[in-house]
Amino acid sequence: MIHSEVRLHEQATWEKVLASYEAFKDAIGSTVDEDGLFDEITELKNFLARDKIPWCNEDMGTKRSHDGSKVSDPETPEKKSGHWAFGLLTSMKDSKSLVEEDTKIVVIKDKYPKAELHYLVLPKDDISSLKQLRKCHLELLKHMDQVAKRIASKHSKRKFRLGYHAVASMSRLHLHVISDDFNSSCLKTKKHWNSFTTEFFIPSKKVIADLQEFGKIAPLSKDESKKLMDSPICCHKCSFLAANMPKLKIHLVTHLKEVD
DNA sequence: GTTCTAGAAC
DNA sequence: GTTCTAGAAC
Repeated sequence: MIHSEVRLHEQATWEKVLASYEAFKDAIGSTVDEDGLFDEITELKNFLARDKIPWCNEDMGTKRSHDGSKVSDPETPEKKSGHWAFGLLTSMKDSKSLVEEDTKIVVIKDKYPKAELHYLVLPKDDISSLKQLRKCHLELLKHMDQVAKRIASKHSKRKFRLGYHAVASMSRLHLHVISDDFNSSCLKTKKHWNSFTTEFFIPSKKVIADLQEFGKIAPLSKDESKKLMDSPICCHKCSFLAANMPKLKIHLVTHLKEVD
């Protein structure tokens, strides 16, 4: 199946194809299963077409002019960075993003914070996603949980959510430490909201408990994931149902209190 | 993950 | 007419 897809890219040598495939699998944290195989090959086609998909570094999205064509960039983004999905690996090495680190983990500020305080705890070990987790990672996860709690405890007047997105877009496992005000201009879409306020957000405690009990983290199917993302916009603090995101954001202000 | 924007929803 | 969001980005 993969071989037939490769024929579509006759300019590619097998070495390049295999190298790209390994990099691609790492990027998305692949553990190819039957359900995901078709989607994965489709994604692989896009990944191989490197110059045809948006690349980024400081500037994530592709700038476009009014006719839809790419605005030329004086720098060559693909030389100084990778696909957007690798952005966290760049941020981990960026002193501006860095909050703290030890031998096992790095803490950075989220580049697009969805609340007033939004940090990410990432392992230095190359673990791309929840899919890779096995019992041997339990100590690391408990350490990440402790670091997250300590960071949250620095802001005693606030409440935080500590957890992982069931399906993350960015490569490298990352634990969100996010204050529950959700007061941020970067919080824009229903998907943003539901990714932190539905079961799509898996508490750190649950990830640790599930790993302990089952030896791995049960993956979320495409359908389950979509269902959660399409859930109604419910306030996380009261019974308010928002018709749309701007109305939610207006409502959220009513829950803001004086904080440290 | 973000940006951009067509066209749906209001 | 304006606001809002879903989906493409080669």
